[in-house]
Amino acid sequence: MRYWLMKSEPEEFSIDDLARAPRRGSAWFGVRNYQARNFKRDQMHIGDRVLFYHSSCPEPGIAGLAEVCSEAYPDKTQFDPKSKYYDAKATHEVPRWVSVDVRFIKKTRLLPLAELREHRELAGMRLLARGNRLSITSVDPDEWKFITTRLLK
DNA sequence: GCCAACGTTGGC
DNA sequence: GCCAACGTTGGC
Repeated sequence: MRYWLMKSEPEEFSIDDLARAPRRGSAWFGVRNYQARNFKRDQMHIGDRVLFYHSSCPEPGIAGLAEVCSEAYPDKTQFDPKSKYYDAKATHEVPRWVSVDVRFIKKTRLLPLAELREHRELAGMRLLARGNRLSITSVDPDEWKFITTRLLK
């Protein structure tokens, strides 16, 4: 089992939206970055744990916990000309982008980005790396443990 | 709104 | 395959 951090803009889809979604989960779609796509396609599996992160908002930070509840499958928005995620170069035969479904575990206190930066134990987090923009990053088991048992208790 | 950092595109 | 131009991300 792996651990991940996934960014979402709360105005688009927040931890509260995830909490209200059906138990079977919500499709995580619209990511148009190859590295993030490859993570979903090749490394994410049912049962993986997720730090749900709010980005591009007044208080960026970790807002809750979730889990992956599907394997990767084609992101249907890539085929929809009306979607802002439409990709003219994607076909049903050769899809370019994938989704995974994610299910709510719990809401936590908002753990701000600035607080994450204060801890030496988290200095290696990809999220905190200079210039990082990836919307999905992996989280080490030690980092996961530190965050969930020390900072979110 | 600014701007640093990064990814993608496309001409050559 | 290089690289300049452009677009996007996202914290501040």
